[in-house]
Amino acid sequence: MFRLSKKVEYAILALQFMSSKQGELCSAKEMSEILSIPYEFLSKSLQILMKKGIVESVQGVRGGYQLSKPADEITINDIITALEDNPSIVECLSHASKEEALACIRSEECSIKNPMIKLQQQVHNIFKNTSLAELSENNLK
Amino acid sequence: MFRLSKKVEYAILALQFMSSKQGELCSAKEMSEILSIPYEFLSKSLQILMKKGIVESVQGVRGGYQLSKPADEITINDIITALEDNPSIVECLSHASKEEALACIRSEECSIKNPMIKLQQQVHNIFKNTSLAELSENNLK
DNA sequence: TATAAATACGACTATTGTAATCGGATATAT
DNA sequence: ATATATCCGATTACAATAGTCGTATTTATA
Repeated sequence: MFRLSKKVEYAILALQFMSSKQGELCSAKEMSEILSIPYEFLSKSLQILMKKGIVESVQGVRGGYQLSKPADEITINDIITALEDNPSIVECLSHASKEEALACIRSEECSIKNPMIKLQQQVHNIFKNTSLAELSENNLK
Repeated sequence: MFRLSKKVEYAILALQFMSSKQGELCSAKEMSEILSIPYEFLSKSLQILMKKGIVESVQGVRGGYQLSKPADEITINDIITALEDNPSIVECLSHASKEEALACIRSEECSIKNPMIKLQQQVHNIFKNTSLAELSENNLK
């Protein structure tokens, strides 16, 4: 519980790798081997990150991926929201339940809804305030 | 992903309820009905919270549970760590993998271990700095 | 002292979400 | 042409979470 998914973990590893290879194209295969990540699994995530504008891809021989913007402009929150449908800390705060209206039985009179929203904002703020670049800096310390 | 478990969510609801009934014993049955929580599921959590010293229990007829300390001395972190074995934001930071040594393939040269530890500390700080009492205050705002 | 109402506790099942895999299509440098 | 890459949907495998069941124990009170 309260754990980042492998999808996100792997994405962070790969994005950090690309960041270190500034400009060069990195193939999914290369990264999967170096970072010990299942190739198919990583590929799928990279494709999503591409659609979300976080990485750019070049197809064909000698193709690969590269960051589409500087590492200090990519936040952990960007990565999480790109890969996860419902990054809410409790089920009732997810998009799905908002639409379905009755997902939470306690609904209107729920005594922890507002507090949970506040907690969630705090957690998300951490992710919004941490960039890929900072992550790599922290590694050196 | 990155979601509090139902176990924790229900526990927060129940503890908040007990906090509002200061001093009175609250039975698991009563709380499960009022808060729409499966009785067996809630009971189990309450028993764990009892062992961890967060609530006190009285057995037998007219028995029940009550907070063992003021609501402002119980943090969300206390509740989470009582109920969850491994509150780590990535698998490799869990107690289990520390012991088993090889749980993380990247192990020593992992480029995101330190950054993840820092992120985790920030998240945990939020939970450590939020008490049950504050949670209820937030609800009124 | 029998009974009903409560906690205590382990084992089990069901459901869901995550992780991983598979098969095939498309693009492109050489 | 071919090898190397991305692209993409479908499927399977696995693990974690959520929920249930059965039974034992405790205790107020009628």
